[in-house]
Amino acid sequence: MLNRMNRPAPAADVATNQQDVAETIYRLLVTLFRGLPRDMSLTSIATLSTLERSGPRRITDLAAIQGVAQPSMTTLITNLERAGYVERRSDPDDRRVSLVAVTPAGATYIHTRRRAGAEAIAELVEHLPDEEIATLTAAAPALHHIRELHNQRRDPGPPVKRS
Amino acid sequence: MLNRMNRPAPAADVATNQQDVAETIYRLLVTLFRGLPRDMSLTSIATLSTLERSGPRRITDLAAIQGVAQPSMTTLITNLERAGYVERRSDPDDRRVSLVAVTPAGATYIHTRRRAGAEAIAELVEHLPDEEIATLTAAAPALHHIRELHNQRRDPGPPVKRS
DNA sequence: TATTGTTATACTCTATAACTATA
DNA sequence: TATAGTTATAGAGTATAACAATA
Repeated sequence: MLNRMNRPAPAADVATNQQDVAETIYRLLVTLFRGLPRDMSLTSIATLSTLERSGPRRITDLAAIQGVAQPSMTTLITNLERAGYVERRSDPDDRRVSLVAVTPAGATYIHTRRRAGAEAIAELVEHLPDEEIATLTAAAPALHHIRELHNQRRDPGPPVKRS
Repeated sequence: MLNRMNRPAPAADVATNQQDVAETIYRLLVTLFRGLPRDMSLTSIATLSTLERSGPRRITDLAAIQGVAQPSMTTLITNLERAGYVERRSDPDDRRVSLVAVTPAGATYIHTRRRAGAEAIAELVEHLPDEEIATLTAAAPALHHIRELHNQRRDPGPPVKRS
């Protein structure tokens, strides 16, 4: 930051901008976190989103994707099941496995919750000047792409048979 | 998005885009949340950031800004104080009040943590195509502005005497 | 009497360790 | 013997209620 003007290498400059952008996103995340509805943990919401996106998954996979311990995911799924948002199905190929699937009620819940979370943020976006909103709209694909990259990193693959 | 070309009314179109952008940010937030270091709660980090940004504050204010109950903030501050990251000072004007101030160790911690969080995100940004990174850089002021708006909403004002 | 903060207590979330069932 | 999942138990975070000190 301080020595940006002294550096002839443009690559370093780009790296600095990436770091700046990343810090901006990080700080926004930490700040906005508190403004979201808190009727369900973010881990549960992210788990429901994963199930909705990629179909039934086993507990072990869900734990790895969310970065929680396997017993924690068992508890979380048990609670979601009691709420009616997911169901456990048996895997015909391996009777040790529980395949977890989102229910229609779970899908409805996640959509409702997503709308509520988005509205809390939209209320802030509304107050930005038009030019800034335009830059956000232009950056939306990049933000979407970041999320996809994050998901790819954590998700070892689709629920098909693996080696 | 799909029907941008068919709509004569720009106002409705803008509203839709704002909602889309807000949902994108919300979903990114939920996703990235799990990738961050977890050595300290986001509430504690946000509290340290507030103290660093606006100077010593009373417990009641900090609780309101973070949207937690006052006794929860007492506990949180007690833990931060034990870690050496904040200190309680007495308010000369009102002896009921504890003014909480960040220590040098606390400032160092929050900077280190911010860098770690930013790096986790930068690792994803690095993999975006250059054009998308450019849109992110262009949107950084807007993202920063969203955070400021959120802070203004929650923070009733600086630590000066209020009516 | 109202306000600031603390202490007591309970609930949720998540961790590790020990266990059961199946491969 | 290794793997998928569950149960038992503990610690962190946050809530409400009751309390103490000060205004």
